[in-house]
Amino acid sequence: MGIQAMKVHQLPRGLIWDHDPPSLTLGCKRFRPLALKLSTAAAEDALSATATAAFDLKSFIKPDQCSPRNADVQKKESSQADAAQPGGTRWNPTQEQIGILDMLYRSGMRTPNAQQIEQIAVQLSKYGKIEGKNVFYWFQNHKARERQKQKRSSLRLSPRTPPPPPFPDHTPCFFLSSPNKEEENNRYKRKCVFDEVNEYSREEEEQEEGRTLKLFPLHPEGRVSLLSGLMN
Amino acid sequence: MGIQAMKVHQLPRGLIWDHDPPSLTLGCKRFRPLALKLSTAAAEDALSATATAAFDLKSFIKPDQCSPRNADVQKKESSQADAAQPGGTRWNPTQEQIGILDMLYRSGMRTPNAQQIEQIAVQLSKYGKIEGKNVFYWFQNHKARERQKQKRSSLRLSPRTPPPPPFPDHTPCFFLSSPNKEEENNRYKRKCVFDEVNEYSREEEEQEEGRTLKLFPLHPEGRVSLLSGLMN
DNA sequence: GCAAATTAATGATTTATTCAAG
DNA sequence: CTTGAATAAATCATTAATTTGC
Repeated sequence: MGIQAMKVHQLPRGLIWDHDPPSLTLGCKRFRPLALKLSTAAAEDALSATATAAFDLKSFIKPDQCSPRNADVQKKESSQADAAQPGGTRWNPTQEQIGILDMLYRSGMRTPNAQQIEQIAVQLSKYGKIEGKNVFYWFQNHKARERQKQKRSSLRLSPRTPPPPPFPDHTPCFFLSSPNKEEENNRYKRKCVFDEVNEYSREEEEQEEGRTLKLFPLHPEGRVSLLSGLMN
Repeated sequence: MGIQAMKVHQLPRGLIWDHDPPSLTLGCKRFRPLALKLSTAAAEDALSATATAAFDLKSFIKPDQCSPRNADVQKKESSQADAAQPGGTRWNPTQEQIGILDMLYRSGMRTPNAQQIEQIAVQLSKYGKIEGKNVFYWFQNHKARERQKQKRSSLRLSPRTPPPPPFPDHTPCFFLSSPNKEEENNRYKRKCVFDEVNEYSREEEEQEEGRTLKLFPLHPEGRVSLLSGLMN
């Protein structure tokens, strides 16, 4: 059974570029032989030979072989000291972490911006391994699930009752923001990111109770990850 | 009208935490006095006073005042030299960039991982300003739109014809990847992600500008972003 | 009591939609 | 009306609860 489950996922995927981008020959891709003939349609005129030539695909392609399978084989000999957790598991929040996140959520935070996420992660790291992405996902999931829970309940009680006000939210957005430069006042755009916050006027009460703070046993480590660089 | 539109978003939002998270007193939040009493239900026992106490919200809260309104007011007097584009416009791909992206797409690439995105962006930056997020979004949109186009056409021609094979895709995912550690062999999971990194020796470039390679969203001006920390 | 077998939660990704700049 | 940007909904996968047979 465990085996079966594994199979299902492993077989069909990872054919293209997943872990090892194929060389330009694209020999390993079983579908789509049209690979290199690229400049066809509109691209043709647009991207002159110059551009095409100049773009050195090889320069950023790893010399590996195509089969993603290989990667699987090597397993992890993480000599890396960083990976606390052996295999690379998912984040397993501690009670403290959840309690704090829940507090923030209840205080109105819905979609923290990158800066906030970072800060929160820093604070929460005191209670266990955690990364910014975990915070990001936590809010997304929590928000979505509360939404669906509410929808379900309102549906159950009275199909006629107008659904409770959706809650202000407005999710600012994710990933990074600038640290010092204040501004960015994102006045433009949609809801935009970053600027705002979440309001919350109505007393709302949440469904309350539910707080579902389920006790999570702690699990130490989490993983390695490194979202380090990338800025520019 | 312009006003109205603005209103909708600005009025209701920006009350909590966005740029200036409120102090623990949460004085500025007009709603929800329950803010601080958090450890209620299950959380109570789980997160002992210790944890709660230890979590110093103030430590990562900026000393600003609460109203986000303020931020808006200041507008952008971006004395910052960085923003190449005045107002913060969206990416406007050059012909060469599109041609190359299209080529990659046609060669089978669907959802490049962070590392690939970074590399592509670097290459494409030769033809014009571009960031990693632009590459990321381009693939997402292109893929999605092709899908819908196909759906539409197949629907139009014959509601009975089985839709053409969806195409292999398998999107690796985004966020960062690690540069040297090869590994992270993501053998587990879905397509996996994160494990990698992208280092990039951030020499601290500050937001410089020039190359804007950041991955991910956000921010109009583009720039700034920093995914620097976040790791843990 | 205690593992294997199920099921329930929920972390992590992907896909569909929506919004709006140009 | 095209398409870059962003968010929400749906889905997938893994860990923890819980149940069940011994």
